[in-house]
Amino acid sequence: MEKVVEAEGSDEGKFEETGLETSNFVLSSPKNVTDPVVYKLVRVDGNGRLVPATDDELMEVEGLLENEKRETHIVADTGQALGCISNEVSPSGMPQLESSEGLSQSENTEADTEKLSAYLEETVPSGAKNSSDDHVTQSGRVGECLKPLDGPLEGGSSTSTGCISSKPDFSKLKGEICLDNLSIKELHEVFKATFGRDTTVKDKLWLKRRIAMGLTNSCDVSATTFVIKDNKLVKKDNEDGFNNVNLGAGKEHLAVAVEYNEDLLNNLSSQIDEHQTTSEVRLGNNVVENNFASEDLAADQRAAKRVRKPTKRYIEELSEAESKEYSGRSIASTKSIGFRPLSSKAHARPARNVSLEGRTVITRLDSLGGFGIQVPCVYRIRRSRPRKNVTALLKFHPSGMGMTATFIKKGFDVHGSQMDNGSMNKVLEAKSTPEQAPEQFVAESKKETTPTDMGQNMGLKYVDPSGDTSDDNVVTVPTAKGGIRRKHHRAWTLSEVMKLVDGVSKYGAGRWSEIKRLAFASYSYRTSVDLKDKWRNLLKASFAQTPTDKGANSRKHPSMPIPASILLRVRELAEMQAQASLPNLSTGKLSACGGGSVNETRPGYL
DNA sequence: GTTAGGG
DNA sequence: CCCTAAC
Repeated sequence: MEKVVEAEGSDEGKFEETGLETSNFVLSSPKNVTDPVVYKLVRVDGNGRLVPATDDELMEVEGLLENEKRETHIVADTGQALGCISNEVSPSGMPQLESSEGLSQSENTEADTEKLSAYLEETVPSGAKNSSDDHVTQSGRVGECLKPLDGPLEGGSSTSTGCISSKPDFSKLKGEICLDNLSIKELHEVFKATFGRDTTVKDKLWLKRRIAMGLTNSCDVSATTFVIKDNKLVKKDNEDGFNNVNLGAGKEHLAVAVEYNEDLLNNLSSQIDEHQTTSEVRLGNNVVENNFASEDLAADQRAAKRVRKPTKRYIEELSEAESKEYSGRSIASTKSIGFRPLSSKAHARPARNVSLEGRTVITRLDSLGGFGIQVPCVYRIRRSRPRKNVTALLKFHPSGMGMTATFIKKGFDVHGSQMDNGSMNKVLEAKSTPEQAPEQFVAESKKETTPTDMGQNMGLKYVDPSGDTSDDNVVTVPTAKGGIRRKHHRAWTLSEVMKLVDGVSKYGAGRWSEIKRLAFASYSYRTSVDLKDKWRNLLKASFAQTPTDKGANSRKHPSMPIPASILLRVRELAEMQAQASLPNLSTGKLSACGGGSVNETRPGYL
């Protein structure tokens, strides 16, 4: 249901600023729309709603978002707000309005904002508040042309507030574009904005088609009347129907598309080009006339091709359970080999654990079906354990997949950012034929040991891990069967242990899910099983060493820095639990052990 | 889905 | 930390 809007780079922090935690307009995205990269990566759901956090992430602010999670849509189509007020209102009312204006008005001053706000207030009767999922008013504007967009692109600094931009600065276009009314000159501008270069073609029809194709990635573009919405082509006549569903996403998608194309032209690697071109030809996607500037044509095809929709299968591989929420309309990056820049940007560290790094889109050059097709890879940070049984999805095209794996892995190794464990593991599994396993293992364990040791050495220093919940460590462990098993390890910090002990004392040992929910709400990577295991280990430790050797710190293993005080408490709790459950068994294992340390037992503690 | 216990 | 049986 939810999609993630990934604001890149500089604006990442803004989400939080805007109140992810303080209020409900989770989606109030970056105000600084001038930043060209802001809208590069977007995830939108079927309703055009934008949600900046994954399910996991939402869980963390559950308390705050509980109610809004469903009804709160971020007003994605704020671009329209100038003339057409989106009447989406959160259950609570006002916050949404603010956010929407923030989006659409980016450039404008507060004065405008206030006006708009007022306008919004009256336009949206309070009665409409609870209408949960409708974008009622949007259709009103559908027919209009040249909706100004808060230019995420080159011309970013649009100052126009109305729909009256005289110049068809394409960068300002919103989800809907009507090319019909444009002059050739204007079309040229649009073309340039779309493909990042000029064209010499004078044919209006051709231009329109090219632009439309570039924007919609469609090869079936009517040269007559059409409106581009949300990367899709919509016949103008139909516009009043039900196709306004995705309107909200229009701006972002367009932005992506355009930027994408720019990137393309700047970064084309010759190899990719060849592949792309050929594949296109073979795919018969160039329904376009060949009688015009051939150079343009080729380049255009490439450009259009870049935004090619990924194959269904590939989406499945990548999104698995997310398929519901992910429409698959992702836009590919232009860099297949050198995607480093994009990637690093996209993975800019979130300010806090309520991170927005939903997904990153990178591409690879794959050989699916013998074509050189660039396919977007979608990442999503996953903090919980990797999913299982993903291998089945990868067994199709071994070579292709292996390639992918390499690409992905390299990419991540390079900038050592957090990664989606799910994907990573998938990758590993894909490659993990017995022969390949050894190398893989080496590489991975290298990565693994460092962070682990660090974490353990930090031990007493207590570094609250809640801030870096996304960088799980992944290690593969060879198994007897010749396969490798994934294993990620995260050292328990002192604070976690303390929380655990607290939780046990409050809720009792055995109620792990309770403890996890209440005391470990912010530690999404600790499952109830983890708690249980850890407690078991703590018990072992506390009963093993304390009676005689109380120097818990004098242990030989630097990896076991649990202070004696905690162990003591563990033991006390253990005894209590034992007493509670086995009141009359004097021969119980625990009571027997506890007998040796009677002096430390404080009855009534809790 | 949770919990307990073995590996 | 993983796996699985049992609830």
